[in-house]
Amino acid sequence: MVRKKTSENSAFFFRVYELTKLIPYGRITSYGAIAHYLGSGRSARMVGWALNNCHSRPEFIPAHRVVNRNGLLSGKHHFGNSTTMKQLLENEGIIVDDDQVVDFPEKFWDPLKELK
DNA sequence: ATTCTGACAGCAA
DNA sequence: TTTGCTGCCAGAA
Repeated sequence: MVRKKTSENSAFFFRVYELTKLIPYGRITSYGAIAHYLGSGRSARMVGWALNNCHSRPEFIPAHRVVNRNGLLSGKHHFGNSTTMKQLLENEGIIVDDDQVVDFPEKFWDPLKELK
């Protein structure tokens, strides 16, 4: 068993960024789905942490397409204005009502299922 | 080095 | 059903 190094664990963040950018237009996914895809089912918090650092990224990360398992825009507050995330989602055809994604399971994009 | 926190999720009461 | 605690991993103080 080779113990993973800290630098390799940092790749987790990179994975999150890559996967987030792979989310198709008009689709959304959950933190848990991303975490599970990366191999750590219950490390969803890391996903949020990584996306928190997405602001440090030179490129645009469609983090607005990532919501919690309830389809709730838990990270809306991190887009400057609380309405920014909602606007971005609605701009992609995703209906957001009361900070909650309508037809969440329908718009849900599972990396495990789509990317295999 | 220790402790706390964080854009979550799961399970127990 | 709702509320609360725990687990998860990494980073900041």
